[in-house]
Amino acid sequence: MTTEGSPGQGQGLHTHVLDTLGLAITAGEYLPGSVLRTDEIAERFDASRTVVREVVRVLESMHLVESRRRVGVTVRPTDEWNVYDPRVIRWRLAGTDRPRQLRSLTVLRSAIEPVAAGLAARLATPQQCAELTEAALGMVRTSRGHQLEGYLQHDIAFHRVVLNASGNEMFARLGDVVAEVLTGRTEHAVMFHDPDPAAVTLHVQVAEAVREGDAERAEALTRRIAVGALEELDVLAP
Amino acid sequence: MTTEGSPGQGQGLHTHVLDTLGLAITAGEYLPGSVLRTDEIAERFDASRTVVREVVRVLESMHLVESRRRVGVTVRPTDEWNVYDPRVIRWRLAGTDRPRQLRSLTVLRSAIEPVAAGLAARLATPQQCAELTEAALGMVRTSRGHQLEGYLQHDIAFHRVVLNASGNEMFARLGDVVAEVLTGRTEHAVMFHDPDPAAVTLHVQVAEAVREGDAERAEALTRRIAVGALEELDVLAP
DNA sequence: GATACTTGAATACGTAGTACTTAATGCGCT
DNA sequence: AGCGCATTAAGTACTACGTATTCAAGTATC
Repeated sequence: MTTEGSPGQGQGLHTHVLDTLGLAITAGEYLPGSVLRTDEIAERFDASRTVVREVVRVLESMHLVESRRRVGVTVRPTDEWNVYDPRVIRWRLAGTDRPRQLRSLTVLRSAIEPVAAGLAARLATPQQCAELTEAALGMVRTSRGHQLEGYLQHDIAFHRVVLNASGNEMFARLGDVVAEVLTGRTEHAVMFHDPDPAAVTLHVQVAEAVREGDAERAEALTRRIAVGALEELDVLAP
Repeated sequence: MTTEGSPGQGQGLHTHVLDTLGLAITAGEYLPGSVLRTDEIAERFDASRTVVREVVRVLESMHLVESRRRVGVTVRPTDEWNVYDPRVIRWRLAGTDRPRQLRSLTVLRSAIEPVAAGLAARLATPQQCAELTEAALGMVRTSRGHQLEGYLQHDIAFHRVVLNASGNEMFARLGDVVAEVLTGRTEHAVMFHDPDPAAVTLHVQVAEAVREGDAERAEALTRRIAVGALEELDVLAP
């Protein structure tokens, strides 16, 4: 049996091969420097060379591999990967070094989100303010009685609105990353108990500060949320 | 004449087509929603469908376009692009909305770098400390007498070391972005006069703080550098 | 007349075969 | 030993063909 068939089966051969290979590489199954030949891949997945070439080109565009003549497709060292590519992030979160990845993403959040909140306080539209308070109130409502799923949704919505309202496209594009991290925390999660009431309160206060246009307060409060997230991570994975 | 031939000519047909098309899309030459057909592209570049398919797949992986059957390759709205992809960044910096891009990247820097400096103060190896002071001293040396090129190189080196020393891979990968922004500033640059002496001093002080392991001071000083960069941007492009 | 079904065409998706180009390797000659 | 040429493995590129999907228009039925 040469064919493979776990991830992404139902979306075209290209997606399937790409996902499988990307997951394998990011999971460290192929060490940096190791080589894959295109026809070897083609045989392994029972796909044509055209499909394999397209996949290799995409992996190359993510800086996961480098394709050189006469030598093959070589896996690049980790520190050259495009770690901001959403697909790479997803692969790494699904793979073996999920804890490391979760930590570095949380540190990233803790740098970005306070600044984003400060900007949001200055720039948020009335509608965004409304969405923000709605999300915060949703968090309050679902913060008791093991409604973790509902809580998560409101939490994600909250942070998404803040990032969007910042008016900075680079921040806005991190919405998916934050969603991924929050989801990961809940899933992975040693959150048997209800969410930290202090965190919920902070979210409500951030919504207030943004509504009132108090940039400094919004930033400071969000920074406290970030510190909380980092501490939580230290408890879970020391 | 159907053939085109400006960017990236000397590195394979694939690269050429990709660069040209990516540049055109990010420059807004094709509005979101507009469609390109693969064979139309093939004809335009006098390339085979194989090459076009590979290019489209890569553009798709950057979320610049979406390829659907029966309809063609449609350009996605701006807010869905993978704006962290180095190639997208380069295209946008080379294109029409360079100012907007430069601003959003500078805001990103101002959020990341202070935090990175704080982490670097705790984690930097002796060698990294040495590199940092070396870079700072280089900036001092070249800050007078129109040695803009040399100054730029030391400036880039400085920020790169800080980002690397932070120990966070997400931060470290922003080194290229920062280099791009700094280069852009010098080129575009209304920097006839020598660099701001205050900024140079701040860099030296950051190097000191990192060497002494004073995280809070390193962070605060770097934040002042960031504020300076933002103000400079306001002066150049109000 | 409105809705559901069929049909058709347009277009991307996938495969197969072939020829060219590059560059690492190894052999032979000096 | 060192240099250079031949070998050859691998990616690069083109072409042609068949498949699958999906949008849209037309038709039939209710």
